[in-house]
Amino acid sequence: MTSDCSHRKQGSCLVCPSRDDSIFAELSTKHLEELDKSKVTNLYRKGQVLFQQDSPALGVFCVLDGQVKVLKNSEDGKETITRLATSGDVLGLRGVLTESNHPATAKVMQDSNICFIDRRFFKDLIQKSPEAANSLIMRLVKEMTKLEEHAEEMNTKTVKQRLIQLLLSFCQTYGMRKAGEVFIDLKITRAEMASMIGTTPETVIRILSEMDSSGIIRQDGKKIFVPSMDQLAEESGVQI
Amino acid sequence: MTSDCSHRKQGSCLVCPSRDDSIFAELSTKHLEELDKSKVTNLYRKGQVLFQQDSPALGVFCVLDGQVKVLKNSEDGKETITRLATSGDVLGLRGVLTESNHPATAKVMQDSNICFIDRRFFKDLIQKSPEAANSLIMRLVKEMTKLEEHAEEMNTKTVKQRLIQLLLSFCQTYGMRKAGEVFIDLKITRAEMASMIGTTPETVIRILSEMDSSGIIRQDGKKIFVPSMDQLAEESGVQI
DNA sequence: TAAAAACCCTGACAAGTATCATGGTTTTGA
DNA sequence: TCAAAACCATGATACTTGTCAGGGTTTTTA
Repeated sequence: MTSDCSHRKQGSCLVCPSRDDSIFAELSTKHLEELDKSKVTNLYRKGQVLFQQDSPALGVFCVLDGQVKVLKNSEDGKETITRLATSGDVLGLRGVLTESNHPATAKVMQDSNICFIDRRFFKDLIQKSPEAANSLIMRLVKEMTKLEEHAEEMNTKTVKQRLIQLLLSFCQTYGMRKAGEVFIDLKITRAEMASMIGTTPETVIRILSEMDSSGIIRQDGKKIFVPSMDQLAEESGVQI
Repeated sequence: MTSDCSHRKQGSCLVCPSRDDSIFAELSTKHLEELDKSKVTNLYRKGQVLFQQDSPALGVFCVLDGQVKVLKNSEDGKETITRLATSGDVLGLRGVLTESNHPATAKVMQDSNICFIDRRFFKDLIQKSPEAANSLIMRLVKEMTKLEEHAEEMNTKTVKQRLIQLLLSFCQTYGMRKAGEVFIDLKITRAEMASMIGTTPETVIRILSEMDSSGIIRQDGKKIFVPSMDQLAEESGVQI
Protein backbone atom coordinates (compact mmCIF):
# COMPACT_ATOMS: atom_id res chain seq x y z
CA MET A 1 0.00 0.00 0.00
CA THR A 2 0.91 3.60 -0.42
CA SER A 3 0.90 6.20 2.34
CA ASP A 4 -1.54 5.59 5.14
CA CYS A 5 -4.29 8.14 4.70
CA SER A 6 -7.48 6.15 5.05
CA HIS A 7 -8.09 7.19 8.64
CA ARG A 8 -9.25 10.55 9.80
CA LYS A 9 -6.68 13.18 10.62
CA GLN A 10 -6.94 16.45 12.46
CA GLY A 11 -4.25 18.97 13.10
CA SER A 12 -3.26 22.58 13.21
CA CYS A 13 -2.50 24.55 10.06
CA LEU A 14 0.56 25.86 11.91
CA VAL A 15 2.29 22.50 11.72
CA CYS A 16 0.60 21.20 8.56
CA PRO A 17 3.25 19.57 6.38
CA SER A 18 1.21 20.15 3.22
CA ARG A 19 1.30 23.89 3.78
CA ASP A 20 4.86 24.47 2.65
CA ASP A 21 4.24 24.86 -1.06
CA SER A 22 0.60 25.81 -0.87
CA ILE A 23 -0.80 29.32 -1.16
CA PHE A 24 -0.81 29.49 2.63
CA ALA A 25 2.95 29.05 2.90
CA GLU A 26 3.75 32.73 3.50
CA LEU A 27 0.94 33.45 5.93
CA SER A 28 1.72 35.24 9.20
CA THR A 29 1.21 33.32 12.45
CA LYS A 30 -1.77 35.47 13.30
CA HIS A 31 -3.54 34.70 10.05
CA LEU A 32 -2.58 31.06 10.29
CA GLU A 33 -4.24 30.81 13.68
CA GLU A 34 -7.40 32.34 12.25
CA LEU A 35 -7.28 29.93 9.34
CA ASP A 36 -6.80 27.07 11.74
CA LYS A 37 -9.91 27.99 13.69
CA SER A 38 -11.99 28.50 10.58
CA LYS A 39 -11.05 25.41 8.55
CA VAL A 40 -12.82 22.07 8.84
CA THR A 41 -11.05 18.79 8.09
CA ASN A 42 -12.89 15.76 6.74
CA LEU A 43 -12.05 12.29 5.56
CA TYR A 44 -13.53 11.68 2.12
CA ARG A 45 -13.94 8.20 0.71
CA LYS A 46 -13.08 7.10 -2.80
CA GLY A 47 -15.71 8.25 -5.26
CA GLN A 48 -17.06 11.06 -3.12
CA VAL A 49 -17.57 14.42 -4.79
CA LEU A 50 -16.12 17.57 -3.22
CA PHE A 51 -18.06 19.84 -5.51
CA GLN A 52 -20.05 19.51 -8.67
CA GLN A 53 -19.58 21.43 -11.89
CA ASP A 54 -21.98 24.41 -12.12
CA SER A 55 -22.85 24.33 -8.43
CA PRO A 56 -22.23 27.44 -6.29
CA ALA A 57 -18.72 27.68 -4.87
CA LEU A 58 -19.06 27.71 -1.08
CA GLY A 59 -15.38 27.60 -0.29
CA VAL A 60 -12.02 26.18 -1.23
CA PHE A 61 -10.64 22.74 -0.40
CA CYS A 62 -7.07 22.07 0.60
CA VAL A 63 -5.81 18.52 0.22
CA LEU A 64 -4.01 17.19 3.28
CA ASP A 65 -3.34 13.77 1.82
CA GLY A 66 -4.84 11.51 -0.82
CA GLN A 67 -5.81 11.98 -4.47
CA VAL A 68 -8.46 14.10 -6.12
CA LYS A 69 -9.31 14.45 -9.80
CA VAL A 70 -10.80 17.56 -11.32
CA LEU A 71 -12.94 16.90 -14.35
CA LYS A 72 -15.28 18.53 -16.81
CA ASN A 73 -18.29 16.91 -18.39
CA SER A 74 -18.71 17.89 -22.00
CA GLU A 75 -22.17 17.98 -23.58
CA ASP A 76 -21.73 14.57 -25.19
CA GLY A 77 -21.24 12.87 -21.85
CA LYS A 78 -17.50 12.39 -22.04
CA GLU A 79 -15.48 13.45 -19.03
CA THR A 80 -12.17 15.25 -19.39
CA ILE A 81 -9.78 15.22 -16.46
CA THR A 82 -8.17 18.63 -16.31
CA ARG A 83 -6.03 18.14 -13.24
CA LEU A 84 -4.97 15.79 -10.47
CA ALA A 85 -4.67 17.27 -7.00
CA THR A 86 -2.64 15.92 -4.12
CA SER A 87 -1.16 16.99 -0.79
CA GLY A 88 -0.94 20.79 -0.55
CA ASP A 89 -3.10 21.52 -3.58
CA VAL A 90 -6.04 23.87 -3.35
CA LEU A 91 -9.29 23.17 -5.16
CA GLY A 92 -12.23 25.38 -6.05
CA LEU A 93 -10.24 28.61 -6.27
CA ARG A 94 -11.77 29.83 -9.47
CA GLY A 95 -15.37 29.57 -8.36
CA VAL A 96 -14.65 31.27 -5.05
CA LEU A 97 -12.63 34.12 -6.56
CA THR A 98 -15.22 34.91 -9.21
CA GLU A 99 -18.05 34.28 -6.75
CA SER A 100 -19.73 32.05 -9.26
CA ASN A 101 -20.32 28.36 -9.87
CA HIS A 102 -17.55 25.82 -9.96
CA PRO A 103 -16.27 25.37 -13.51
CA ALA A 104 -15.52 21.71 -12.89
CA THR A 105 -16.24 18.71 -10.66
CA ALA A 106 -13.81 17.46 -8.02
CA LYS A 107 -13.96 13.75 -7.23
CA VAL A 108 -11.89 11.84 -4.71
CA MET A 109 -9.83 9.04 -6.28
CA GLN A 110 -8.50 7.56 -3.05
CA ASP A 111 -9.56 8.09 0.56
CA SER A 112 -8.33 11.57 1.36
CA ASN A 113 -8.19 14.03 4.23
CA ILE A 114 -9.23 17.41 2.96
CA CYS A 115 -9.74 20.77 4.65
CA PHE A 116 -12.59 23.08 3.77
CA ILE A 117 -12.25 26.85 4.01
CA ASP A 118 -15.30 29.04 3.76
CA ARG A 119 -15.36 31.42 0.83
CA ARG A 120 -16.01 34.51 2.95
CA PHE A 121 -13.06 33.74 5.18
CA PHE A 122 -10.88 33.05 2.17
CA LYS A 123 -11.75 36.26 0.35
CA ASP A 124 -11.26 38.29 3.51
CA LEU A 125 -7.86 36.71 3.96
CA ILE A 126 -6.84 37.76 0.45
CA GLN A 127 -8.01 41.31 1.16
CA LYS A 128 -6.35 41.56 4.54
CA SER A 129 -3.07 39.85 3.87
CA PRO A 130 -0.81 41.16 1.10
CA GLU A 131 1.35 38.05 1.48
CA ALA A 132 -1.66 35.86 0.86
CA ALA A 133 -2.67 37.94 -2.16
CA ASN A 134 0.84 37.69 -3.47
CA SER A 135 1.03 33.93 -2.92
CA LEU A 136 -2.28 33.62 -4.69
CA ILE A 137 -1.06 35.62 -7.67
CA MET A 138 2.07 33.50 -7.88
CA ARG A 139 0.05 30.33 -7.67
CA LEU A 140 -2.31 31.49 -10.40
CA VAL A 141 0.61 32.37 -12.63
CA LYS A 142 2.11 28.95 -12.04
CA GLU A 143 -1.13 27.21 -12.90
CA MET A 144 -1.52 29.34 -16.00
CA THR A 145 1.90 28.31 -17.15
CA LYS A 146 1.00 24.66 -16.68
CA LEU A 147 -2.26 25.10 -18.51
CA GLU A 148 -0.57 26.87 -21.37
CA GLU A 149 2.08 24.23 -21.68
CA HIS A 150 -0.59 21.58 -21.71
CA ALA A 151 -2.58 23.40 -24.37
CA GLU A 152 0.53 23.80 -26.49
CA GLU A 153 1.35 20.15 -26.08
CA MET A 154 -2.11 19.22 -27.27
CA ASN A 155 -1.56 21.52 -30.24
CA THR A 156 1.72 20.19 -31.43
CA LYS A 157 2.47 16.74 -30.11
CA THR A 158 1.45 13.21 -31.03
CA VAL A 159 -0.45 10.98 -28.63
CA LYS A 160 2.70 9.06 -27.81
CA GLN A 161 4.59 12.24 -26.96
CA ARG A 162 1.74 13.44 -24.81
CA LEU A 163 1.54 10.14 -22.98
CA ILE A 164 5.25 10.21 -22.29
CA GLN A 165 4.98 13.75 -20.94
CA LEU A 166 2.15 12.59 -18.70
CA LEU A 167 4.21 9.67 -17.39
CA LEU A 168 7.15 11.97 -16.75
CA SER A 169 4.96 14.36 -14.79
CA PHE A 170 3.62 11.40 -12.82
CA CYS A 171 7.19 10.42 -12.02
CA GLN A 172 7.90 13.86 -10.64
CA THR A 173 4.83 14.02 -8.43
CA TYR A 174 4.19 10.39 -7.55
CA GLY A 175 7.50 8.74 -8.35
CA MET A 176 9.17 6.43 -5.83
CA ARG A 177 12.64 5.10 -6.42
CA LYS A 178 12.66 1.32 -6.10
CA ALA A 179 15.59 -0.83 -7.10
CA GLY A 180 16.90 1.68 -9.61
CA GLU A 181 13.52 2.18 -11.23
CA VAL A 182 10.92 4.88 -10.64
CA PHE A 183 7.60 3.42 -9.56
CA ILE A 184 4.57 5.59 -10.30
CA ASP A 185 2.69 5.40 -7.03
CA LEU A 186 -0.67 6.55 -8.31
CA LYS A 187 -3.87 4.61 -8.76
CA ILE A 188 -5.15 5.65 -12.13
CA THR A 189 -6.88 3.79 -14.92
CA ARG A 190 -5.85 3.79 -18.56
CA ALA A 191 -9.16 5.49 -19.36
CA GLU A 192 -8.37 8.30 -16.93
CA MET A 193 -4.95 8.75 -18.45
CA ALA A 194 -6.56 8.85 -21.88
CA SER A 195 -8.96 11.57 -20.82
CA MET A 196 -6.08 13.69 -19.54
CA ILE A 197 -4.32 13.75 -22.90
CA GLY A 198 -7.30 13.72 -25.22
CA THR A 199 -7.20 10.21 -26.57
CA THR A 200 -8.91 6.84 -26.07
CA PRO A 201 -8.18 4.08 -23.55
CA GLU A 202 -7.32 1.68 -26.38
CA THR A 203 -4.66 3.99 -27.73
CA VAL A 204 -3.13 4.48 -24.27
CA ILE A 205 -3.04 0.73 -23.74
CA ARG A 206 -1.47 0.11 -27.12
CA ILE A 207 1.27 2.69 -26.63
CA LEU A 208 2.02 1.46 -23.10
CA SER A 209 2.26 -2.12 -24.35
CA GLU A 210 4.54 -1.07 -27.16
CA MET A 211 6.80 0.85 -24.76
CA ASP A 212 6.74 -2.12 -22.41
CA SER A 213 7.92 -4.41 -25.21
CA SER A 214 10.70 -2.05 -26.19
CA GLY A 215 11.79 -1.81 -22.54
CA ILE A 216 11.27 1.92 -22.10
CA ILE A 217 8.76 1.31 -19.36
CA ARG A 218 7.75 -1.79 -17.42
CA GLN A 219 4.18 -2.77 -16.61
CA ASP A 220 3.21 -5.10 -13.80
CA GLY A 221 -0.55 -5.36 -13.83
CA LYS A 222 -1.71 -1.76 -13.75
CA LYS A 223 1.50 -0.65 -12.09
CA ILE A 224 3.95 1.29 -14.20
CA PHE A 225 7.70 1.47 -13.65
CA VAL A 226 10.12 3.76 -15.44
CA PRO A 227 13.67 2.36 -15.58
CA SER A 228 15.13 5.63 -16.91
CA MET A 229 13.34 8.94 -17.06
CA ASP A 230 16.03 10.30 -19.36
CA GLN A 231 15.53 7.51 -21.82
CA LEU A 232 11.77 7.98 -21.66
CA ALA A 233 12.16 11.71 -22.28
CA GLU A 234 14.40 11.04 -25.27
CA GLU A 235 11.80 8.76 -26.74
CA SER A 236 9.36 11.65 -26.74
CA GLY A 237 11.73 13.97 -28.56
CA VAL A 238 12.76 11.97 -31.56
CA GLN A 239 10.07 9.75 -32.96
CA ILE A 240 11.79 7.20 -35.20
CA MET B 1 -9.25 49.95 -44.28
CA THR B 2 -9.84 49.22 -40.65
CA SER B 3 -9.44 51.68 -37.80
CA ASP B 4 -6.82 54.32 -38.29
CA CYS B 5 -3.94 53.37 -36.05
CA SER B 6 -0.91 53.67 -38.25
CA HIS B 7 0.14 57.02 -36.89
CA ARG B 8 1.64 57.73 -33.56
CA LYS B 9 -0.65 58.48 -30.65
CA GLN B 10 -0.01 59.92 -27.22
CA GLY B 11 -2.44 60.51 -24.44
CA SER B 12 -3.14 60.27 -20.78
CA CYS B 13 -4.04 57.01 -19.09
CA LEU B 14 -6.80 58.94 -17.34
CA VAL B 15 -8.77 59.24 -20.55
CA CYS B 16 -7.48 56.13 -22.29
CA PRO B 17 -10.43 54.36 -23.89
CA SER B 18 -8.65 51.00 -23.83
CA ARG B 19 -8.40 51.15 -20.06
CA ASP B 20 -12.00 50.26 -19.29
CA ASP B 21 -11.68 46.50 -19.33
CA SER B 22 -7.98 46.32 -18.69
CA ILE B 23 -6.35 45.50 -15.35
CA PHE B 24 -6.01 49.25 -14.83
CA ALA B 25 -9.74 49.86 -14.90
CA GLU B 26 -10.19 50.12 -11.14
CA LEU B 27 -7.15 52.22 -10.42
CA SER B 28 -7.50 55.33 -8.25
CA THR B 29 -6.85 58.71 -9.86
CA LYS B 30 -3.66 59.10 -7.88
CA HIS B 31 -2.23 55.82 -9.11
CA LEU B 32 -3.45 56.51 -12.62
CA GLU B 33 -1.52 59.76 -12.66
CA GLU B 34 1.60 57.95 -11.56
CA LEU B 35 1.03 55.32 -14.23
CA ASP B 36 0.57 58.05 -16.78
CA LYS B 37 3.89 59.64 -15.91
CA SER B 38 5.72 56.32 -15.92
CA LYS B 39 4.39 54.74 -19.10
CA VAL B 40 5.92 55.23 -22.54
CA THR B 41 3.86 55.00 -25.70
CA ASN B 42 5.34 53.86 -28.99
CA LEU B 43 4.15 53.12 -32.49
CA TYR B 44 5.27 49.67 -33.56
CA ARG B 45 5.29 48.60 -37.20
CA LYS B 46 4.01 45.32 -38.56
CA GLY B 47 6.49 42.54 -37.91
CA GLN B 48 8.25 44.25 -35.00
CA VAL B 49 8.87 42.19 -31.91
CA LEU B 50 7.80 43.53 -28.50
CA PHE B 51 9.68 40.87 -26.64
CA GLN B 52 11.36 37.61 -27.45
CA GLN B 53 10.73 34.25 -25.84
CA ASP B 54 13.32 33.50 -23.11
CA SER B 55 14.51 37.09 -22.90
CA PRO B 56 14.33 38.93 -19.56
CA ALA B 57 11.00 40.59 -18.87
CA LEU B 58 11.66 44.30 -18.50
CA GLY B 59 8.07 45.38 -18.19
CA VAL B 60 4.54 44.89 -19.43
CA PHE B 61 3.00 46.20 -22.63
CA CYS B 62 -0.51 47.56 -22.88
CA VAL B 63 -2.06 47.66 -26.34
CA LEU B 64 -3.66 50.98 -27.19
CA ASP B 65 -4.73 49.97 -30.67
CA GLY B 66 -3.64 47.48 -33.30
CA GLN B 67 -2.97 43.76 -33.30
CA VAL B 68 -0.34 41.65 -31.59
CA LYS B 69 0.19 37.91 -31.70
CA VAL B 70 1.77 35.95 -28.90
CA LEU B 71 3.57 32.84 -30.02
CA LYS B 72 5.80 30.05 -28.86
CA ASN B 73 8.54 28.42 -30.87
CA SER B 74 8.70 24.71 -30.33
CA GLU B 75 12.00 22.89 -30.68
CA ASP B 76 11.16 21.67 -34.18
CA GLY B 77 10.86 25.21 -35.48
CA LYS B 78 7.08 25.36 -35.68
CA GLU B 79 5.41 28.38 -34.15
CA THR B 80 2.23 28.11 -32.13
CA ILE B 81 0.11 31.21 -31.67
CA THR B 82 -1.22 31.11 -28.13
CA ARG B 83 -3.10 34.37 -28.13
CA LEU B 84 -4.08 37.46 -30.06
CA ALA B 85 -3.96 40.76 -28.21
CA THR B 86 -5.79 43.92 -29.09
CA SER B 87 -6.90 47.21 -27.56
CA GLY B 88 -6.79 47.06 -23.74
CA ASP B 89 -4.88 43.79 -23.51
CA VAL B 90 -1.75 43.53 -21.42
CA LEU B 91 1.26 41.55 -22.57
CA GLY B 92 4.26 40.18 -20.71
CA LEU B 93 2.52 39.81 -17.35
CA ARG B 94 3.83 36.38 -16.60
CA GLY B 95 7.48 37.18 -17.06
CA VAL B 96 7.21 40.36 -14.98
CA LEU B 97 5.29 38.73 -12.14
CA THR B 98 7.67 35.82 -11.84
CA GLU B 99 10.67 38.07 -12.46
CA SER B 100 11.94 35.70 -15.07
CA ASN B 101 12.17 35.43 -18.85
CA HIS B 102 9.22 35.84 -21.13
CA PRO B 103 7.59 32.48 -21.83
CA ALA B 104 6.62 33.57 -25.34
CA THR B 105 7.32 36.03 -28.14
CA ALA B 106 5.05 38.99 -28.90
CA LYS B 107 4.99 40.15 -32.51
CA VAL B 108 3.03 43.03 -33.98
CA MET B 109 0.64 41.94 -36.75
CA GLN B 110 -0.50 45.41 -37.76
CA ASP B 111 0.91 48.84 -36.96
CA SER B 112 0.02 49.36 -33.31
CA ASN B 113 0.33 51.96 -30.58
CA ILE B 114 1.50 50.23 -27.44
CA CYS B 115 2.40 51.51 -23.98
CA PHE B 116 5.33 50.14 -22.02
CA ILE B 117 5.30 50.02 -18.22
CA ASP B 118 8.47 49.27 -16.34
CA ARG B 119 8.42 46.10 -14.28
CA ARG B 120 9.49 47.84 -11.08
CA PHE B 121 6.71 50.35 -11.36
CA PHE B 122 4.21 47.62 -12.15
CA LYS B 123 5.16 45.40 -9.24
CA ASP B 124 5.11 48.35 -6.87
CA LEU B 125 1.67 49.24 -8.09
CA ILE B 126 0.42 45.73 -7.33
CA GLN B 127 1.92 45.94 -3.86
CA LYS B 128 0.59 49.41 -3.11
CA SER B 129 -2.84 49.19 -4.60
CA PRO B 130 -5.23 46.48 -3.40
CA GLU B 131 -7.60 47.37 -6.24
CA ALA B 132 -4.82 46.77 -8.73
CA ALA B 133 -3.93 43.46 -7.05
CA ASN B 134 -7.55 42.45 -7.15
CA SER B 135 -7.97 43.44 -10.79
CA LEU B 136 -4.87 41.44 -11.56
CA ILE B 137 -6.20 38.36 -9.79
CA MET B 138 -9.48 38.62 -11.63
CA ARG B 139 -7.69 39.00 -14.92
CA LEU B 140 -5.49 36.00 -14.24
CA VAL B 141 -8.53 33.92 -13.36
CA LYS B 142 -10.23 34.99 -16.56
CA GLU B 143 -7.23 34.08 -18.65
CA MET B 144 -6.95 30.74 -16.88
CA THR B 145 -10.53 29.99 -17.74
CA LYS B 146 -9.89 30.79 -21.38
CA LEU B 147 -6.78 28.65 -21.43
CA GLU B 148 -8.57 25.76 -19.83
CA GLU B 149 -11.45 25.98 -22.26
CA HIS B 150 -9.00 26.04 -25.10
CA ALA B 151 -7.14 23.02 -23.77
CA GLU B 152 -10.38 21.13 -23.32
CA GLU B 153 -11.44 22.01 -26.81
CA MET B 154 -8.19 20.66 -28.17
CA ASN B 155 -8.82 17.52 -26.15
CA THR B 156 -12.29 16.74 -27.32
CA LYS B 157 -13.16 18.49 -30.56
CA THR B 158 -12.47 17.90 -34.21
CA VAL B 159 -10.56 20.37 -36.32
CA LYS B 160 -13.76 21.64 -37.89
CA GLN B 161 -15.33 22.29 -34.51
CA ARG B 162 -12.21 24.06 -33.31
CA LEU B 163 -12.09 26.22 -36.43
CA ILE B 164 -15.72 27.20 -35.98
CA GLN B 165 -15.06 28.12 -32.35
CA LEU B 166 -12.15 30.24 -33.51
CA LEU B 167 -14.28 32.03 -36.09
CA LEU B 168 -16.98 32.65 -33.50
CA SER B 169 -14.45 34.15 -31.10
CA PHE B 170 -13.15 36.32 -33.96
CA CYS B 171 -16.71 37.50 -34.56
CA GLN B 172 -17.01 38.56 -30.95
CA THR B 173 -13.76 40.48 -30.82
CA TYR B 174 -13.30 41.70 -34.37
CA GLY B 175 -16.79 41.36 -35.82
CA MET B 176 -18.38 44.23 -37.70
CA ARG B 177 -22.00 44.09 -38.84
CA LYS B 178 -22.26 44.83 -42.54
CA ALA B 179 -25.43 44.31 -44.51
CA GLY B 180 -26.76 41.66 -42.18
CA GLU B 181 -23.51 39.72 -42.11
CA VAL B 182 -20.69 39.80 -39.60
CA PHE B 183 -17.40 40.75 -41.20
CA ILE B 184 -14.30 39.53 -39.39
CA ASP B 185 -12.14 42.64 -39.37
CA LEU B 186 -8.83 40.96 -38.65
CA LYS B 187 -5.84 40.47 -40.88
CA ILE B 188 -4.80 36.92 -40.31
CA THR B 189 -3.48 34.21 -42.59
CA ARG B 190 -4.83 30.69 -42.88
CA ALA B 191 -1.50 29.45 -41.55
CA GLU B 192 -1.84 31.60 -38.44
CA MET B 193 -5.34 30.32 -37.85
CA ALA B 194 -4.05 26.78 -38.24
CA SER B 195 -1.36 27.33 -35.65
CA MET B 196 -3.95 28.60 -33.19
CA ILE B 197 -5.99 25.41 -33.34
CA GLY B 198 -3.25 22.87 -33.84
CA THR B 199 -3.71 21.93 -37.45
CA THR B 200 -2.23 22.67 -40.88
CA PRO B 201 -2.95 25.52 -43.29
CA GLU B 202 -4.22 23.06 -45.89
CA THR B 203 -6.84 21.68 -43.54
CA VAL B 204 -8.00 25.16 -42.56
CA ILE B 205 -8.32 26.13 -46.22
CA ARG B 206 -10.22 22.96 -47.04
CA ILE B 207 -12.71 23.40 -44.23
CA LEU B 208 -13.22 27.09 -44.99
CA SER B 209 -13.84 26.27 -48.66
CA GLU B 210 -16.28 23.56 -47.73
CA MET B 211 -18.16 25.89 -45.38
CA ASP B 212 -18.11 28.55 -48.07
CA SER B 213 -19.70 26.13 -50.55
CA SER B 214 -22.38 25.14 -48.08
CA GLY B 215 -23.12 28.81 -47.38
CA ILE B 216 -22.28 28.80 -43.68
CA ILE B 217 -19.60 31.39 -44.21
CA ARG B 218 -18.65 33.53 -47.15
CA GLN B 219 -15.11 34.17 -48.34
CA ASP B 220 -14.06 37.12 -50.44
CA GLY B 221 -10.37 36.80 -51.03
CA LYS B 222 -8.95 36.41 -47.55
CA LYS B 223 -11.89 38.19 -46.00
CA ILE B 224 -14.35 36.09 -44.10
CA PHE B 225 -18.02 36.92 -43.56
CA VAL B 226 -20.43 35.09 -41.28
CA PRO B 227 -24.07 35.38 -42.36
CA SER B 228 -25.39 33.85 -39.15
CA MET B 229 -23.36 33.19 -36.03
CA ASP B 230 -26.15 30.97 -34.70
CA GLN B 231 -26.07 28.78 -37.76
CA LEU B 232 -22.29 28.60 -37.59
CA ALA B 233 -22.47 27.60 -33.93
CA GLU B 234 -25.01 24.89 -34.71
CA GLU B 235 -22.71 23.46 -37.35
CA SER B 236 -20.08 22.96 -34.67
CA GLY B 237 -22.42 21.04 -32.40
CA VAL B 238 -23.80 18.36 -34.65
CA GLN B 239 -21.38 17.07 -37.22
CA ILE B 240 -23.42 15.26 -39.88
C1' DT C 1 -16.43 -15.98 -1.25
C1' DA C 2 -18.99 -15.70 -5.31
C1' DA C 3 -21.09 -12.80 -8.61
C1' DA C 4 -20.99 -8.46 -10.81
C1' DA C 5 -18.74 -4.68 -12.39
C1' DA C 6 -14.94 -2.38 -13.96
C1' DC C 7 -10.90 -2.70 -16.29
C1' DC C 8 -7.22 -4.40 -19.50
C1' DC C 9 -5.85 -6.17 -23.93
C1' DT C 10 -5.74 -7.22 -28.98
C1' DG C 11 -7.42 -7.25 -33.70
C1' DA C 12 -9.74 -5.42 -37.83
C1' DC C 13 -11.33 -1.61 -39.97
C1' DA C 14 -12.68 3.26 -40.95
C1' DA C 15 -12.25 8.08 -40.57
C1' DG C 16 -9.89 12.28 -40.02
C1' DT C 17 -5.80 14.76 -40.91
C1' DA C 18 -1.07 15.41 -42.24
C1' DT C 19 2.11 15.45 -45.92
C1' DC C 20 3.78 16.33 -50.45
C1' DA C 21 3.34 18.35 -54.83
C1' DT C 22 1.87 21.82 -58.10
C1' DG C 23 -0.14 25.98 -59.83
C1' DG C 24 -2.68 30.26 -59.33
C1' DT C 25 -3.30 34.66 -56.78
C1' DT C 26 -2.31 38.41 -53.82
C1' DT C 27 0.82 41.24 -51.33
C1' DT C 28 5.23 43.26 -50.49
C1' DG C 29 9.13 45.90 -51.28
C1' DA C 30 12.97 47.61 -54.08
C1' DT D 1 5.65 49.20 -61.35
C1' DC D 2 7.47 44.91 -61.65
C1' DA D 3 9.73 41.02 -59.63
C1' DA D 4 9.88 38.30 -55.60
C1' DA D 5 7.84 36.56 -51.81
C1' DA D 6 4.10 35.11 -49.33
C1' DC D 7 -0.16 33.19 -49.49
C1' DC D 8 -4.30 30.52 -51.18
C1' DA D 9 -6.17 26.48 -53.32
C1' DT D 10 -6.75 21.57 -54.68
C1' DG D 11 -5.45 16.75 -55.57
C1' DA D 12 -3.32 12.31 -54.38
C1' DT D 13 -1.62 9.53 -50.84
C1' DA D 14 -0.19 7.76 -46.38
C1' DC D 15 -0.39 7.57 -41.59
C1' DT D 16 -2.08 8.31 -37.09
C1' DT D 17 -5.76 7.52 -34.28
C1' DG D 18 -10.67 6.43 -33.26
C1' DT D 19 -14.30 2.99 -33.34
C1' DC D 20 -16.27 -1.42 -32.74
C1' DA D 21 -16.04 -6.05 -31.17
C1' DG D 22 -14.71 -9.94 -28.38
C1' DG D 23 -12.41 -12.18 -24.58
C1' DG D 24 -9.47 -12.29 -20.45
C1' DT D 25 -8.30 -10.33 -15.85
C1' DT D 26 -8.70 -7.71 -11.75
C1' DT D 27 -11.36 -5.30 -8.40
C1' DT D 28 -15.47 -4.36 -6.00
C1' DT D 29 -19.39 -5.44 -3.39
C1' DA D 30 -23.19 -7.97 -1.56
